[in-house]
Amino acid sequence: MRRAHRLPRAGTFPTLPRLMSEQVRVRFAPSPTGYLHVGGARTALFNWLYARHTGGKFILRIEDTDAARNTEAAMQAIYDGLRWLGLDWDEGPLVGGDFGPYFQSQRNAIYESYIAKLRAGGHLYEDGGALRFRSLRKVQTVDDMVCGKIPFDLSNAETHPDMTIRRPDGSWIFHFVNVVDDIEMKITHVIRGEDHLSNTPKHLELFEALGATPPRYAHIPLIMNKDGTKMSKRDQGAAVGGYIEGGYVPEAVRNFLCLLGWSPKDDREIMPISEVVERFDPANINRKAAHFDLEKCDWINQQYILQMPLEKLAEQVEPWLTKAGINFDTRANILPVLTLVRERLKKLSDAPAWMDYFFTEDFPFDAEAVAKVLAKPGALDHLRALAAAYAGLAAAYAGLGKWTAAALETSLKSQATLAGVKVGEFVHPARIGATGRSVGASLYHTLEVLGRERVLARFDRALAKLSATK
RNA sequence: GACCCUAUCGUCCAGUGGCCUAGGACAUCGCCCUUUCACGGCGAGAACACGGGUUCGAAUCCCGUUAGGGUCGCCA
Repeated sequence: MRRAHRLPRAGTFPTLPRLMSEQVRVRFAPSPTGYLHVGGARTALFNWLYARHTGGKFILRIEDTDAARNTEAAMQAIYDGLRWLGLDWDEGPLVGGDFGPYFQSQRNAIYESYIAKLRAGGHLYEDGGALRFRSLRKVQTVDDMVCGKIPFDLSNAETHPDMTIRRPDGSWIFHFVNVVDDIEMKITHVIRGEDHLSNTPKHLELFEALGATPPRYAHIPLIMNKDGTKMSKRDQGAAVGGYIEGGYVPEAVRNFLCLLGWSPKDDREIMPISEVVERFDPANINRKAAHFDLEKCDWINQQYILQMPLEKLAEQVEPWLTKAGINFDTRANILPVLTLVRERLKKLSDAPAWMDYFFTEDFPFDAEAVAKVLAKPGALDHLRALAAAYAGLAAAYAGLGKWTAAALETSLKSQATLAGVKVGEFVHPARIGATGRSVGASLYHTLEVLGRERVLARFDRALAKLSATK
């Protein structure tokens, strides 16, 4: 029944005549709650994408009519989250603009003037000290870019009571200030969560009573937990701050969010944001609520780590190494190590665990690995033989740059042949001797990066330590 | 309760009447590569919620049921 009333979605709004001469102005209007929810972040992202796609403006407006929530820290979480995701705003807090102030708490005079307008039009009445808007009592049709045309019958006062727009203490209610600000800030398109869809007919009444043309609306589906339950603050992946602290690459999270409810229609997934900006079309936004899959986000994150230019990766990994107390001295030192271990990193925060033993000689030996490998008969002898061979290798080619992965491999393999054992009998003891653990990047490359002196010293140290305990 | 939105693999998406014995990705499982862990490659299992229509033909259109979500605040 609903579908019969819907207009085709594709291409409906960009061709509207009024938009041809009008620059797109969209806004993200969060209320400061102390954190930025992924759903909010995606709403901001879609607005930003639309602004960038059309060459319009992306505006940030803080809906802080609730004084109790209006704290600097809560505001900061919004700024930090948006900036981290690379969603720069053209007008709003910190950057200004021609339609400010961009905090509702500072727009009292404007709201008063609109109250006067409504009062003059006979649209208001008082009820227990509060101000109520007298509904127009007719059908309001929401023409939504995502959901199509939806008529709402507001004629029944029982089911649709007049909305309150101002409390007895003079503070404002969301519906009213939201509409006033959208008029004042010349907002052309409102892209917001689907939870506002049922509020929209009320907003339309306000626009009508104020004699203003409403913006175009696009209500995007909500984001739920993977199991379909509602996502709340504490849930995994709910807060943008969690990604910042969790070692995610901002571009990866943004890429993931782009794909939650929107699709380029051709199976492309890892996409540079410039391509998304180019191809983004609100008409292609899905109508079904998306369930949040953090594992897929992790995979995308890994893809970004894999594909990022090495220098850039180093830059992003650095703070994590510092935080873990790893003394890498200069960024140049971490580049060769990163080359070896990057395909093992799912998150930036994994870096210290894979890299620490490259930057200290005082690394621990993994007890389990030692018990499993070096305790085996002959293991220490193999290591001893290898140490001797490598020392010889080093001496033979001293200073000639022959301490290479290839040379080390050849040498190790011939030692294994000499001893009449499988290559692994040398490889595993060598890895533990040089790194203290049983897992890691390619052994020969690891040894190459470590360098002759350190490898030989480490073998000696391992031999001394493990022979003693034996 | 009323009104509104939604319904394809466990999850994200593709599919807009015939190209669908339903495609891709994550996850899962198997094999290959390999000194380990990964990366990578190959392969497998896995879905059109249900019931009625319309039509020569329906995942696609219509109706209903069921399920999920949203709104109905002097929250935003």
